Amino acid sequence: MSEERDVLLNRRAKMQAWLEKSKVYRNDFRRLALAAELQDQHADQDKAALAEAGIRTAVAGRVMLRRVMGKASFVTLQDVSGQIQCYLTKNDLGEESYEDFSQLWEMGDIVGVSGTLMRTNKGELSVQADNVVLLNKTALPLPEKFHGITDQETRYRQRYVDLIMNEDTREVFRTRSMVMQTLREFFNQRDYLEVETPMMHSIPGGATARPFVTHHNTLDMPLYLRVAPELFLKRLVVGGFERVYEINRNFRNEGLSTRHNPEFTMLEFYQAYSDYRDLMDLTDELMKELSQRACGSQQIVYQGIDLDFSKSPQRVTMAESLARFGGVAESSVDNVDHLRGVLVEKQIAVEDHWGLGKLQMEVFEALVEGRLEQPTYITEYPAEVSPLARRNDHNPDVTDRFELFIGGREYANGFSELNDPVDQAGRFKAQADLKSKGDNEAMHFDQDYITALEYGLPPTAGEGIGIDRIVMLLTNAPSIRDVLLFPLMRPQ
RNA sequence: GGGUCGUUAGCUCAGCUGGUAGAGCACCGGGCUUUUAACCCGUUGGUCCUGGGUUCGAACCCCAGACGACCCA
Repeated sequence: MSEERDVLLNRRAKMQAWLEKSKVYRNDFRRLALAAELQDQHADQDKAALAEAGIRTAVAGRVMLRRVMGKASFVTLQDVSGQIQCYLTKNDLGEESYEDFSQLWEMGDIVGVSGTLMRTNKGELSVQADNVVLLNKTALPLPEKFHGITDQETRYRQRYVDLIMNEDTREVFRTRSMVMQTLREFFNQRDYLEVETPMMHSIPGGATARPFVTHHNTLDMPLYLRVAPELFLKRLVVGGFERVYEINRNFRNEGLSTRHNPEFTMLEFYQAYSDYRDLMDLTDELMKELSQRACGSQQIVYQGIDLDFSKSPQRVTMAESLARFGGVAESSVDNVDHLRGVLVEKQIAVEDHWGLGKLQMEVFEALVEGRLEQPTYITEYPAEVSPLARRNDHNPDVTDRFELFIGGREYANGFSELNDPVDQAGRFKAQADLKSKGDNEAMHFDQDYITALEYGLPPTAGEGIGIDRIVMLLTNAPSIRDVLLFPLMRPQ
């Protein structure tokens, strides 16, 4: 490869030439306007009006396009708000400055441009430059200017390049920020207290999931990254904070997929003197608010599915759902042998100690979950698979619990909280037994949580919502990696 | 874990039945004072993912592996 044609060597040579002239990485350029502000504020002014007005401005950003026509050039700058074109001529800049521009400026460089607003013959608002400053250079070339980066892996691994090149990507993360802001406003307005509970647990709890384990040196003990904040949040309700919420990361030691990242963002909220039905109503309100704020409408499309959050989702019990969506005969939904048979047929490994509740849950996941395209609340989850939920008054084998499904995926999980310390101790015991049988997702026995319940948890309802999935829904993203700025990737 | 597809110039991609590796952009040189994926002219640039195999000859066929995407579990 001939050296003077090598792209990287060339960049380095220009970098060197720029540093020799500039002496320092300058930090004295101050802009007067953002690109989008200028586009908005002067949308109505035509070429003549702008020439008459002689408005001075200064913009700064990254060079995204460059069109050199001898003694005059156009350069498209991109800043945080958008893009604006700049018009550079030898007449306006002078011989030396224009020469520097044409010799040293490259796509991707960071520059400042001062000048006067004008409109070109083609109608494009532009800054007619009379002073330009090269503030920093890219040592590495940007991706091809028209196609950008199309390689998914590069987009995830080098998110900074993705953000430079793709407005769509920038928009996804602006929407994500809007979702977070909306959530906080929603709960703050309703007198919830935002709290932060430990990320590192000596006893992992609050969800059936496999935790990450680490080690604390001076205490010489294992610590677990939290799988859920639930047990700490309920301790706070015991303490008298009757409405609390937390938005933070959970960590689960499971595989990577388009739906799973080992660390993900969870909203959990708890309110005293409420039950799971109140939370379904609240969730309806929340989904309306989120879609309205993030998408500007309560009717949205996710991956080809039309969704309407102005209507409350249908509510179906788990047992009903097995018959209605799963094709299980109504008379067989509580028949242990029949459900076992269904699972065996689906080639799912069935364990001997599974009771009716666990079997129903497995059949639900195998046959029903994926078919719940339109928003649906599934209620009355079996107590066997709901170790933290309050039993139903009329049927102690099921709990006052629901999950919200949209497009075949779970979005929310809420229930009336179990506040009977004796029952809770028994449920922990059952989980600990499962763990000893090799279920590494089962919960630990948390004695301090029982103690907290013994001080009295008010009748309370609580719910968790996966925020990454919500953002996927609202940005029409097919993969969780599209809504995480830095998704976990195998090291290269 | 299984299946499908992919990996070719810095970037985006072609490459037929196995017969000396191609385009656009970028880069380099030249022209051009209202362009907009600017344009025109002329160059430069390759570990065809890796390792084996078949063949007179492999980017292409076969085997194994790496990495990625998607689907399934």
